Order: sequence, then structure tokens, then C-alpha cells
Amino acid sequence: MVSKALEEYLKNMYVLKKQYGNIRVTDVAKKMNCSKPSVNKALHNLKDNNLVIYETYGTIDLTEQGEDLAKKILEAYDIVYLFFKDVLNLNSEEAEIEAEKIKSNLSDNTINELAKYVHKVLDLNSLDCNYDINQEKCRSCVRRKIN
Amino acid sequence: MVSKALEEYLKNMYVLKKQYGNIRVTDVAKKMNCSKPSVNKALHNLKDNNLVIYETYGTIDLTEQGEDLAKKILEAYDIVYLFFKDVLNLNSEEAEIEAEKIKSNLSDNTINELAKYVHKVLDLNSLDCNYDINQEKCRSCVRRKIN
DNA sequence: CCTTTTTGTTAATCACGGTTAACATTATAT
DNA sequence: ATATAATGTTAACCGTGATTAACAAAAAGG
Repeated sequence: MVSKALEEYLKNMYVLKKQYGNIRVTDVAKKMNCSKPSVNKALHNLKDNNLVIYETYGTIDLTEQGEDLAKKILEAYDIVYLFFKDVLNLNSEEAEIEAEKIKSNLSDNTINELAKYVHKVLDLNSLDCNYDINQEKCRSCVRRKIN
Repeated sequence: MVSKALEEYLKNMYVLKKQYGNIRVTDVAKKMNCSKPSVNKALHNLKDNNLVIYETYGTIDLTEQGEDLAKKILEAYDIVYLFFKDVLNLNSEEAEIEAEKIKSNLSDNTINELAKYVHKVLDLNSLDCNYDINQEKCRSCVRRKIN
């Protein structure tokens, strides 16, 4: 099991790969507001855990295992974010911050249950709209897709 | 701002104080499954932060500030636990573990919103019981008190 | 090309939270 | 009252994740 800190590096590398097509130490450092040596260290550590492919001064890529883990982390983030934003009605900025803080702490099962719950509640709220369009809980009464 | 780790020591000291009337290094260490030197270190650190009253080989007590913080942490735990157990329907053990993991991460505002939400949902579920006693979401349809 | 700039790495260091081993103090029991 | 047991403290150390300063390599521009 890799640490939260390392997962965070991995996640950001994954996002950068999708965004720019490649992963660079400088970009990761900028994105994470940390120093380049920190990224370099993380890189070595992630490599030791078979999550990235990397040689000194070479290109950086995620292994299949690394991609899977990154996706799982992002999915956890998404579902927690959705809960905070659309169920608890926190504003986007706060939902983002709070989701970021706890996404890596929760077990797979909890994330699954939360996903099911959010799905169910957003649907329920949509139905409620037919009865009382102005009631407070209808702020989030738009049917959404959860992948 | 004191660290999560220190908050955890503080919380456990508070609980032991309520439970036994006094706080002892050995008891804290047992409760937290850590060594006595760790407790001792935490003690010095908490003292520096004006959260405990403590002299070498002397009795340990929480300051008013320390008690307030400990109570806040416990309240956060309780509300998160309740959410996992009675809203998400996790079993008690899992709800406990998950609540423990994230209680100190969430902002005051999030905890407040979560408290309001849990309160509301448990009431709603109670009402739902009148319509369909057997539907799945009624597993948690008992009216509960949240202090 | 070759100089300059950007990028990446290494070394040394730090803070934090934890440990074990050794020691000091306090409490207990006979 | 004192030997023994329990409790608490200190010192030395470790791993993790971060830093800055210095350096090496690669890329870019003239």
C-alpha cells in the first residue's frame, strides 16, 4: 500500500498525462505547489512500487497498475465532491477542498456505498421537484450522471 | 493549528479523564496502541499549545481550551459516524473506522452542514416508514436524537 | 555550433511522529 | 522501611515527506 502523499503525486501525473500527453517534473511541481526534488523523490518511490515507468532524465509514464490506481483515486474524489456539492450543498470551492482532503482516506466499500447513496438521493430530489419546486432541498434537483 | 496526531492524543486524554477522572501516560499509550515516549512527546507539544496542564511527573489535565477542542473533535466524530452508520448504512465497525479516519479533516462548516443534513434525512426516513415499511431505505427509520 | 535557458538530479538538511533502550521516579506490598 | 513493581522520562535513533543550494543534462535560439 502506497502512502497518501504518493497517491497524490500519481493522481496529478495521471491528470497531466491526459492534459498534455506527457509528464514533466516541472509541471507536476507547479501543479502540486511543491519543489522539483520532491517530485523526483516521489518518482523514484512510485517506480519502486511499479506505478510509473521512469529512468533518470528520461520520459515519465504510468504503468497499467499506476493508471488503475490513479483512476480509482479520481473516482473517489469525484463521488465525494458530488456528495459535498450536490447533496450537502456546499459551494464548489469548499466541496473541492473538502473532497480533496478526504478522498484517499475512505475505503473502497465506503466510496461505493457513497456513490450508490448520492445516485439515489439525486434521483429522489429530482422526483421531489414535481411536488414542490421551491423547497430548499431542490437546489440540487437536476438529474445528473455518475459514471 | 495543532496537527491531527496531536488532536488524537488530546481527544483520548479527554475521554480518559471523563472515564477515570484522571489522565495517565500508560493509559493513553494503551488506548492509542503507542509507546509511552510518544505520549510524553505529545504531552509536551500539547502543553506548548496551551491545551494541557502538565509538569514532569505531575498530574495531567486539559485546559479549558483543550477541553473545547476535544469536544469539537468528538462531536465531529459523532456526526460523521452517524452519517456512515445510519445514512449510508455501513455496519458499526466500518462506520467507526471510517469516521475515525476523516473526522479531523473536515472543516467546521462541513461538519455543521453534515449535522443538519443527517438530522433532516433521519427525520425524512422516519416519515417514509408510514408509506412503505419494507423499502430498503427504512433500515434506518428510527427517530434519533442529535445533540 | 555553441551559449543560454530550462529542466532535472543530487546532496545536505529539517520537522514530524514514531520507535527502543536505558534510566528516574513514584507507588505498592510485605 | 525498604525492596520490588509500575509508571514516567530521556536519549538516541528511524522513516517519511518536505525543503534549499548546487550541479548536470537537455533544449532552444542566435
